[in-house]
Amino acid sequence: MSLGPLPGFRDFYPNELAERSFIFGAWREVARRYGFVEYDGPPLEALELYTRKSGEEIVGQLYNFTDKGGREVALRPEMTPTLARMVGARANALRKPIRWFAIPQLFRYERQQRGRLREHFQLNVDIIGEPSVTADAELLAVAIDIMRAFQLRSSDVVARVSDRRLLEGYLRAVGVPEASLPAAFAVIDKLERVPRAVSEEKLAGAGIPAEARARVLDVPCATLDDVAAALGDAPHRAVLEEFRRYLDYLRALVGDDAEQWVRFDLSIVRGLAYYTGIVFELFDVKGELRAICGGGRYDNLLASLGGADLPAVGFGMGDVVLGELIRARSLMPSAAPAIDTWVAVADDASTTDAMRVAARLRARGRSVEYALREQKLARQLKAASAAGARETVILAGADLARGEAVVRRMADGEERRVNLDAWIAEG
RNA sequence: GUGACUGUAGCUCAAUUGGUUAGAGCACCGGACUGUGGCUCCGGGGGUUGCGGGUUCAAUUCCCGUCAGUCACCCCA
Repeated sequence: MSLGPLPGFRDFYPNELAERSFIFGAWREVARRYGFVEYDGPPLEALELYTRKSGEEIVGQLYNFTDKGGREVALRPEMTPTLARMVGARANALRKPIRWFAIPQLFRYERQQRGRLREHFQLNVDIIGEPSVTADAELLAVAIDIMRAFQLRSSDVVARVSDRRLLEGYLRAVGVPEASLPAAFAVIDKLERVPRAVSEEKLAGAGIPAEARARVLDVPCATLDDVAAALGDAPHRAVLEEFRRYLDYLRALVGDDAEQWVRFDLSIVRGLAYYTGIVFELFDVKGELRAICGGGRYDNLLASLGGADLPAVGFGMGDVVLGELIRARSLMPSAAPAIDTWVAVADDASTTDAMRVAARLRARGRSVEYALREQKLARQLKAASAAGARETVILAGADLARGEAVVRRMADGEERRVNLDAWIAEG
């Protein structure tokens, strides 16, 4: 029992890798159906790529070091800066809107806890260069279809959608002073986890009047109509119209059960960093896990990172929480090993005979194993069974002399005598 | 980075008030079964009881430290 993996890092034994591949496979398949194409970038980047926009304080959250050439570098904590750079470098040459996805391994130097490691794989899906809300709808539709690809239903997962502009307008309309908006955002972000009294106290401390405080605390319950009523004829009217079209588009894309999948929830804040419009998060309905996926519109980010000035929408979906949910709902397929054929030898047949047959089967694309050392037939069949072989071909010297062999179907033990050449040819 | 709780075989767990050589099930390897797997029976390997120190005649057990894990903060992906 020597050194294990570093804290927050994972070993992927064949079983775990099979689960990971299952998740990646579904991600790629759904992304492909929506016409997204896969890209990737380097896992190690210049530290400045991350500090330029986020400031030096982000360094505490990064795996960073000085390389042997004296360069300050960091393992990537997110994909968007890399994406911005790649798009920026060829902005004029790329067909718009750009529909790209990636499955980067991301790193973060933070104390680990459930669903949150120091390393994870995250599906990133982005549409760049399309300001219309159709792109927002397309994006959430991908995320929901990915849930469906895992056999998750709207009784398992719900998308909560909000719009930072609506939230801001609503807060102003109900009497939150301009200067208190950031504090109000922070409280709203934590409403679910913090006792109501504590939240109220914080709002009071931020200088928000009592009447407005009550409205802020009820933000999670505010309906789209409530928001419309509060906003009146303010300039936010257009945003409201846009949001209603968004929901219409979702009904068209997701289907009749779109209402079950999507819930308006103004309290979704999403770190409030660079999002400029509609934002969403996917949660397990039982509320036992962290967010499965989060994303939204970030129209200014690419320009501020020094790339092209293009509007964008995107989301990230990590493999850790998603994997937990899939396992919790018993939707993770078992990763039993399965080979096509086991080649066994009996009597005076030799390992060399098994090798020759195995080679011919393998050349025809079959997955084939045989005993690497001499074993009794019973032992070989046991190994064949453990390896998940569908069938075992039993070679014996006398049969081989006639060009024959016995093929045993492992499921029920039924055996038939075959002409070896013909049998290999039909495989 | 802060706090609370928890660390015994690959996994799930035992081990009397501190008391011989730390056990069991599952898993793994082998035998019973010299040409037939799954079942059964038998056997085997595998532990510095996370690590280090302390108290004691004696520590898996009590104390301290440390590392790791879980959870909650912080923060976010």
